[in-house]
Amino acid sequence: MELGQCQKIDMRWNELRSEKCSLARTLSVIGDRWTLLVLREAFLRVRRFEDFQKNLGIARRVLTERLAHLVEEGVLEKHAYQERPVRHEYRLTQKGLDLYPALMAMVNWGDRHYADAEGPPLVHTHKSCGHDFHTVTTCSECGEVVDPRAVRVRPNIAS
Amino acid sequence: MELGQCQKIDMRWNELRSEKCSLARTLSVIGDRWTLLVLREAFLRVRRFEDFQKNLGIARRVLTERLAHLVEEGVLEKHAYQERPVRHEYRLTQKGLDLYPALMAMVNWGDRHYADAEGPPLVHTHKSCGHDFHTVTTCSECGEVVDPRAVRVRPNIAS
DNA sequence: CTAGCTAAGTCTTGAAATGGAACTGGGTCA
DNA sequence: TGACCCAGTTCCATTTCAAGACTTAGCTAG
Repeated sequence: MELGQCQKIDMRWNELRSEKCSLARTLSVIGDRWTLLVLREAFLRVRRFEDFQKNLGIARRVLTERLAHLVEEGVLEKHAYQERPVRHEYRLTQKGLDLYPALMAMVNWGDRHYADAEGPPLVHTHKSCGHDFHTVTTCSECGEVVDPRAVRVRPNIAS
Repeated sequence: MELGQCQKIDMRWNELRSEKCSLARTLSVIGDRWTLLVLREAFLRVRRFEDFQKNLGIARRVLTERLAHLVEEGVLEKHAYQERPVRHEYRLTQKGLDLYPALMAMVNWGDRHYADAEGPPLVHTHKSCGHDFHTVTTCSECGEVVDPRAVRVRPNIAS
């Protein structure tokens, strides 16, 4: 239990958390090099420490720390899949599943701008309609595709 | 011009770049604590070094490095807005604007899970339809909202 | 002409995070 | 008994980061 020093997940991340900006707050949870890759694995059904570690080549101490942080934030939950010895797995919670649009938006961007000749590395199929697809970002009110130039931002009066 | 040592943008980020995974590639460009905040500012129409620096409180050397990286990747472009003395501003390119869905997905997640009592910090209005909105992630083929559990993934045959 | 100002960096230094690899500890397998 | 598995911990050298003073080039006010 001599983890005290390093465990205190960086002051600066906590500063992010307390900013009045949803992006900053989101980044305080998932905004580092490894966390999103851990989540990628989680969405690909990886659940165990060893598997995350092998797939990613991440330093074990860093993995420990990231998983703990995600559990703390309620993005993953730690679930014992056997006693003697106790072994845990990490599963996405609903809050974690809610990150899907963010992950897919990044995957899409990579597909569009960094795919090599053979096309994107992964193909996604929508079981509901049976087609290969990519995600599209639309307006909750009119359903049209959103162009950033067609958006106006203002501070919430109350805040 | 004694920047040589630090300028070589970390080996590990280049490793990410060369992985056969669109998320990894995307992260090699925007996957660090500060870059996404820089982009937030850019989407809020900030264009100058000094303004990024003041708004974010980011270390100047780090800002220099991040802006250079984003320019190198074609996400921002550096544009002289005056000669004598030469002064530059950083503008989002189309490739940069394409990151909007990713940014908004994260903002949405923050709005949903970390808004405080008064509601989310910023309100977004869709000029096209005139309503306040949030983004919704839909399937390019059937137009329905995408549930991660309804998606199957497979490697692209060619890759 | 000199001091001060601005924008956009650049340099230095100490603190923190990371990568890598070995070690721990409960428990199974042969 | 010895080898192996999983899920961490610990240690150490290397890398990255934060903070802020310093630089450069060209104004501008006195």
